[in-house]
Amino acid sequence: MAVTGDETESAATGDIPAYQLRSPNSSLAQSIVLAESPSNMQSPSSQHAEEITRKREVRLMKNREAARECRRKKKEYVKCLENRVAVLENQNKTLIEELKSLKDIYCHKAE
DNA sequence: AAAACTATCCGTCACAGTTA
DNA sequence: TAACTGTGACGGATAGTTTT
Repeated sequence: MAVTGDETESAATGDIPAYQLRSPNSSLAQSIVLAESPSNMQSPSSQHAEEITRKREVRLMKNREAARECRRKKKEYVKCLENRVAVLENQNKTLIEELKSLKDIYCHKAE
């Protein structure tokens, strides 16, 4: 398993952008509730936290879409390769047949 | 019928590569 | 060089299939 470095450790060292950090309660519903609460009567620090949460949600949403698109493209690519394999197999079969009949013709001439 | 196995899909994370 | 994007890897959920 190559992936899965310790997130908490990296976070402590500041390697990860703030919006990628896991919030204590990272469920989507909770985040949306947070994002929708009025911001004008909040302390600067909670506004900042809210901004981080919002950025994280945006990032997750974009990445979700990106992953879908990436998988769609990959499937298409595999389908193309499979089609190409089928075409080449047919060509190969045809060429083998052609070679066989040319050999036949050549053998009969040689007699 | 239920448990065990397999295949497929999805969301997320981490990271390399790209862009402004 | 910070922000963004594309993608491999992982783990959970669900559905379908096989085994007991």
